[in-house]
Amino acid sequence: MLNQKSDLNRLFGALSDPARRTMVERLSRGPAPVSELASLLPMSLPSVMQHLGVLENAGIVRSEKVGRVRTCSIAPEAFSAAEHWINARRTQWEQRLDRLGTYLASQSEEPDDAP
Amino acid sequence: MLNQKSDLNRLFGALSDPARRTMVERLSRGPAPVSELASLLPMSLPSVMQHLGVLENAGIVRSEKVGRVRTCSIAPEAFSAAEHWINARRTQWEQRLDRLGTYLASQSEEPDDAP
DNA sequence: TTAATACTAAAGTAATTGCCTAACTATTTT
DNA sequence: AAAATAGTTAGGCAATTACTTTAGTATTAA
Repeated sequence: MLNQKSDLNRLFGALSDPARRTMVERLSRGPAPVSELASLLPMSLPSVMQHLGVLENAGIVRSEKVGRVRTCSIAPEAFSAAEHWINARRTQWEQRLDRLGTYLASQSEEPDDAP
Repeated sequence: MLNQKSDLNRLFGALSDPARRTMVERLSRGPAPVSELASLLPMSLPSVMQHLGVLENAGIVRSEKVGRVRTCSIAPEAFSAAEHWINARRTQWEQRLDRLGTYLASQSEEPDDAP
């Protein structure tokens, strides 16, 4: 009943579904109406609407209705929070591996028990 | 009952949970035993084990048991599939926005209905 | 003005997820 | 050998998810 998921929960969660990734892939080429997104997916229109809701809630997609057509598009900065988090992690363990490498190199140059 | 989710389903799905991200954040600083991961999380040890299973299944974490201690660490290339997918999308719509910008600029330079 | 289009709302269902407790196995430590 | 430690297995339960069908509401086209 509590709907206070973090940005990252919603972002990664939204991207974890293949139907939603298909929608995002289509929208990365440019805006499209709901019905076109639906035409790419083997499911009912209401289901597509629900997926769209998840993507909007995650801040990945925006949409606007004009007349009876709702046009969807990728939001600017759609993935930035996810990219940030991943980059921070990668940086962290790459640095650690660097330090480990340096340490191992120093160990082989001047071993503790050298004569 | 079918467990044939794609790499990306499992990757993004694994990262969509805050407990699992906490584990990954810890492991990005270096290897740790299960019990240390558990000490960071407000849940039972069996639950931590399940999260660990999800992370391993997603290829994000590896682990090895020596004696009675299981040591976990980040897998090399942990995030690469996710990074690839995101970069491909971003590249796609950035290119599209570039073309759109070029088009709009050309339109304002030589308008159709100019004198 | 009727009919077709493009969504939207509501409610139901089966599977999955994220947690738990209780009981168990293997390895140290005392 | 007995006790403590570190993890594992099994089973259960409530919430969430990913769908469905049915029945609407606006808009636009004929």
